[in-house]
Amino acid sequence: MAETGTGTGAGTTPRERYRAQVRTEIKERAWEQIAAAGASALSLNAIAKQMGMSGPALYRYFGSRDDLITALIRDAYRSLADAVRAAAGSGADLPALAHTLRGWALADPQRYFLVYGTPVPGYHAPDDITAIASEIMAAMLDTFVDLPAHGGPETPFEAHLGDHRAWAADHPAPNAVLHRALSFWTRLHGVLSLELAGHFTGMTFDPALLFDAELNSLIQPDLG
Amino acid sequence: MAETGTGTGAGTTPRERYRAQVRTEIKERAWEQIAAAGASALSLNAIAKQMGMSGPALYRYFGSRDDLITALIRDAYRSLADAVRAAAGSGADLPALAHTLRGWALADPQRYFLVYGTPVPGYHAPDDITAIASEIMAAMLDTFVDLPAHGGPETPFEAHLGDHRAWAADHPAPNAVLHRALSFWTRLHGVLSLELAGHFTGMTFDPALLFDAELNSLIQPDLG
DNA sequence: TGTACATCAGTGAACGCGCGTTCACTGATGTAC
DNA sequence: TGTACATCAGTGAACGCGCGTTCACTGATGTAC
Repeated sequence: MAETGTGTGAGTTPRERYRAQVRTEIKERAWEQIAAAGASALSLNAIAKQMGMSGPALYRYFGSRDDLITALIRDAYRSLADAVRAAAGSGADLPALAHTLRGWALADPQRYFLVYGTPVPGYHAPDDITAIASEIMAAMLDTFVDLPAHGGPETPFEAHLGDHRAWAADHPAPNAVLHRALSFWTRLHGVLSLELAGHFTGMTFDPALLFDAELNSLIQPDLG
Repeated sequence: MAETGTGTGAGTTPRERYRAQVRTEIKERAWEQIAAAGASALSLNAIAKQMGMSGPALYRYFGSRDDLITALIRDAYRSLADAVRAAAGSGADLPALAHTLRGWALADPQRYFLVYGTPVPGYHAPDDITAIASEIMAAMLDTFVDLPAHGGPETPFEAHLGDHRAWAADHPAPNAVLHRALSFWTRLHGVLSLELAGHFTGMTFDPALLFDAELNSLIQPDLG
């Protein structure tokens, strides 16, 4: 049936370039639909109509609706991984990494929720996507790895981490640093997702300042 | 058209009791469907079939599919508000309140996500639901209000809160306490929602311990 | 450079499906006298 | 206690709809000789 995937290979014929271009446009229209009405409202026929072609034509590019959605999820993870990796790779410090994350989230809230939002019961992401998820964690850890150790006795969770740090196998950071990286992730996600979901709307404060305050709690825990 | 709502009034006739009972069963089946396949898969006809009645019969109880979903969202908020209020009202301390929250979330993850998950673009909750949301915040603040002040200079966000604390109008707590209440909310939501969405699955640590560590960061900020 | 053939993007008709919702109706339950 | 009437839960047929997906096809683009 339909050959549906093409990498970003270099030796591209005109036809391959065309295919890639149409695939890209399909995904762009899909993102517009998701931004407008949520991922569950995504419709292949509507995308086709919007592109001025018939519904079945899309099956040249994606094997099914599920395939398309999976591709979108993969792109979302990929985009986040690239953003985080770029920040970490260029030697960004924690605040820079945090603001990269926030910028990426605000740029397209529904894309953020496709990664971190309500899970669809029964959906299992393919392996290559979970691999990108690990990549994101690894890139974050890169930013923490040079961090000066923070005094204080080992906490229960840090002790527990001692037996459960396979996910950070490549990083020789002490347990306390792994813990801080996890807190970085969960705390920033906490503020961000509540902000994006509109839960601060009634209160009038500036979410950016709360975000920075949470960020600060990770840098100077004693002023928490 | 269909009289669709009945309060929890006391002077109930048998007919009213029957109505309330059927409404309740419809919602129970709806929750089952949501737990199985997510809120977007909810189908009136499927619920009717499951209850052994015809599709149109449901319109005696809910004006439309949207009405049913709104009722479910309202019930979710109501349930959370009751849980938090019960904890706060019985003089629970921060850890007890936090564990109440976690228990409520784990009891039905999809219900949690109906409150805090991916928002549907364009959906605006009716006023009575946002009122319950305020109630939740108020009950949380009740637990913080007696908290001993924490030394240290005022942070930028706390200063900012000075101008934006109308949402806490009933609570004379200092800005620093409001800030801590907000952090309580965002941090616990951060860990919880990542846990419920399965983002810790690959890593093998116990989410409950990370949750407790985050909780601890709110109680003894100096131990980070 | 031209011809013969293979590839493949896109079309249009058709499929079955389940959805939400309306409508006119039947029959049981409750109420008034 | 019995009769006449009103209420109202639930039915079954029917509506239009848009969905995902299949299939046999046309016609343009690319390839081989």
